[in-house]
Amino acid sequence: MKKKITLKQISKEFEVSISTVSKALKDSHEISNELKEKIKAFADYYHYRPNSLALNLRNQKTKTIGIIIPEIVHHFFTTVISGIEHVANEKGYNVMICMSNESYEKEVLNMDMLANGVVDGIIVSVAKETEEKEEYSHFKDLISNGIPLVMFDRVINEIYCNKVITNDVDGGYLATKHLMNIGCKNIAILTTPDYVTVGDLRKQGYIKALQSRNIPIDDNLIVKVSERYGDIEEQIKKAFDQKNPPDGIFAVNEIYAAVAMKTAKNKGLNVPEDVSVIGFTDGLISQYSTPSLTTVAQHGYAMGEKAVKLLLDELDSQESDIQYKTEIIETDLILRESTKE
Amino acid sequence: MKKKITLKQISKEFEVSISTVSKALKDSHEISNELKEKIKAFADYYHYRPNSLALNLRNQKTKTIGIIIPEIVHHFFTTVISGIEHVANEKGYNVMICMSNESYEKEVLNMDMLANGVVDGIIVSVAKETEEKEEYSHFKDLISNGIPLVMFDRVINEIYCNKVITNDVDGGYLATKHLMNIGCKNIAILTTPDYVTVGDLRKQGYIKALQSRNIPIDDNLIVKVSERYGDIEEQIKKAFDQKNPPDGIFAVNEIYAAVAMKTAKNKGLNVPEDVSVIGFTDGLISQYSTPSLTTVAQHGYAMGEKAVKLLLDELDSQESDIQYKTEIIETDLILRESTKE
DNA sequence: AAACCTTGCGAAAACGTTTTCGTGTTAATA
DNA sequence: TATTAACACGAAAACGTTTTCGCAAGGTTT
Repeated sequence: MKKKITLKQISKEFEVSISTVSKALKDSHEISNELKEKIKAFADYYHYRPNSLALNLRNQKTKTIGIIIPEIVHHFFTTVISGIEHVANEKGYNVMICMSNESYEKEVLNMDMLANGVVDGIIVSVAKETEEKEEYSHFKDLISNGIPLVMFDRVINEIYCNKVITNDVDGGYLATKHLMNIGCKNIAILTTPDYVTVGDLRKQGYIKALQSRNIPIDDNLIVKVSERYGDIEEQIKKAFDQKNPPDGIFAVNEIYAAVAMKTAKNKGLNVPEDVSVIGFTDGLISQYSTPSLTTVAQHGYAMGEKAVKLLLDELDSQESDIQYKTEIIETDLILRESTKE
Repeated sequence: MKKKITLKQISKEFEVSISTVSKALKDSHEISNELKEKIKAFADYYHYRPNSLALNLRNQKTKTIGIIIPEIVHHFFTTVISGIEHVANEKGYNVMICMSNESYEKEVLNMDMLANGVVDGIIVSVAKETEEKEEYSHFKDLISNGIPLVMFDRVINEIYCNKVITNDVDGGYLATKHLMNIGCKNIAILTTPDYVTVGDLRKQGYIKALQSRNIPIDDNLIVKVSERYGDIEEQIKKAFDQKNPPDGIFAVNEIYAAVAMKTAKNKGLNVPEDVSVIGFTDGLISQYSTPSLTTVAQHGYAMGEKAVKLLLDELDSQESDIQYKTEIIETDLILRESTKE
C-alpha cells in the first residue's frame, strides 16, 4: 500500500481544485465523466479513504459509541459488549470501551473524556462506588449536554434516560421457587451488600418467593458477602454453620455459587444430594464446573443489542422530547447438575 | 453543566480574537494578566474543554490506541485488555477495542477502520482464520503506512514488528514435567489443530518434556480438539477410551481441562487420585472449579502492559529504524487440587 | 441579436484548535 | 528627538473534508 493520500494530493496530480476531486469521488453530476473516471481510477489505485478525523470534525459526529463498564474481566459484561459491538458494527458504528474499575472518580473521568466530542453517545453500567455515593451529577451533565445516554444492568432510577435491565427480581424469584419446588426447606441466599442494586433486587425475588409460600424470612439465611469484608470463602462458610444448615442455596452470582459448592464439598456435603445450588449469570463457571451449575441466565448479548438499538434510535431521531423506555430482559433458569431431580 | 462552549464563543464574549483566548487559556505571556484572569474564570465557569476532534485533526494524532482481539468473551484476552487500559490511561491514551471474531475478513475491516486516522497505533492478536490462511498483507500495509503495530499472544513471525508472547513451549514443558514428577506414566495432551500456533507450541513443550525422559511419543495420547469437529466432550472422551488410559492430562486451555475433569468423573475416575489434570490460563474456571485446577498462568495483565509500553515507545521515538523486539512473558505453574501431592 | 440555460469547474466557508508572524501602541533608551 | 524595545493583541495558515455559491464558456431559445 502507498502512503495515506489526501484530496489535496489528488487535486495537485490533476491540477484541479480540491472541491472538484471531492465531487468527482462522490460521482457528482457537476463533474465531467471523463475527469471523474480519471480521478476515481487514481484514487482507487492509491486506496484513497477520506480521513476520519476531518469527517468527524465537519460532521460533528464520530460514528463511535462509548461504553463504560465497571470491569471487563467479567463474563456478563463481555457478553453485553459483544451484543453492542454486533449491532453497532452493523450500523457502521465503532465502540470505545472504558472501565471504571468500580470507581466513581474513574467513571466521571471516562465520561468527561468520551463526552468531549469523542463519541456520539454513551452506554454505561454504573460503578458500585457511584451507587454507594449516590452521586449522579455527571449523568445529568451529560444529558443536559445533549449526549444520548443508555444505562444497562446497573441503572439509576433518578436519571431519566433509556435503560435496559435484567428482571433481577424475577430471576431471584425463579431460582428460589425452583429450590422450593425440588423440596428444599431451608434456603439461604448469598448476596451482596444492599447498595449493589442488582444484588438487592435478586434478594427481593428470593423474599417474594419465600413469602408466596408463607415461609418466614430468616435473617441468618441472608448472607451478605463482599470482598471488602475479607475472604469470601470464610463469609460463605458461615451460611453453612448454622443450627439448621441450608439444603438450598441461591447465590446472586457465579462466583459465590462456585465457592458455595466448594465449601459444601469441604464440609462433606454433596451437591445436589445434600444441598442444591443455583447461581446467577450463565458464564463459563456455570457451564464447566463439576457439577455444572443450575443458574439464572441473564442474556447479556440481548441486553447489549437492545441497549445499542435504543441509543442509535435516539441518535437518529431529531425530536427533542423523546419518551425514554426501560426495557426489561427476562431471565431463564437453566437447569443443570447442581440441583436435584 | 452548560452546553459545550468553544473558543469562538468565549472570544465573542470578551470581544477579542480566538487566538487571544487560546493563548490566555494556555497562560501565554503574550496576554495581559488582567485579561487572562477574566478569560480563565469565564472558561472555568463554563467548563471549557478543547474539542478533541479539532485537536486530533490539528495534531494528526488521536491519543487513542486500537486493540483487535479475536474474542472478548475470553478471560485471557480481558486480562490483557485490562493491562493495556491501565498503562494507556496512565499515559493519557484511550483504547478502542474491536473484535475479529476469529474472522480474517473482520480483522481486515477493523484494521482498515482503525488505520484511517482513528488511532495512533494498533495492538493485535491475530484471528485463527488469518493464521490458517496465512494472509498477512494487511499487517504489512499497516506498517508501510507508518502506523506502529504490536502483536501479542498470537503473532506472525513473518511480520517485523514488536511482539509480546507467552512462553508457550515452556508452559507446556512445565506442565508435562510436573505431571511426570508426580508420577504420571501415561500423559495425554488435549490440544488444538496445528494451525493454532499457541496450541502447537504448547504441544511442543509437551513433547520436549517427554523426550527429556526418553518417553516415546504416543500419537493416541495427542488429541486434537476443535469445535469444528463437533462436540468437544465427545472428542475428549476419546482420550480416555484407550487400551492404556492416561493418568495425567495436560490441556492447552481451561475449557478442555474442565471438560476433561467432568469426563473423568463421568467415567468414575477421581481427580486427582486416578488422573491428574493441568490446564492453561489462570481464569475463573481454574480458580473456582471443584477440584480447583492446577494450571499454567499466562500473566495476561503483564502482557497487556508490556505490549502497550512497546507501542507507546514506538510512538514516542522519532527514529525511523527501530529495532523491534519480541518480549517473552514467562509462565508459572499454579498448583491446585487437580494434581496429586 | 439579446436573453437565457446548461455544463464544468473553482472559491470559500465551516468544523475548533494551535501557532507563527505581524502590527500598533506605549515606554525606555541613545 | 529619533530609535528601539517591550507589550498586548489580531490575522492567517494549517489539519482534511463537504457543500453552497459563483462564474465563465458555450449552446439554445426568442
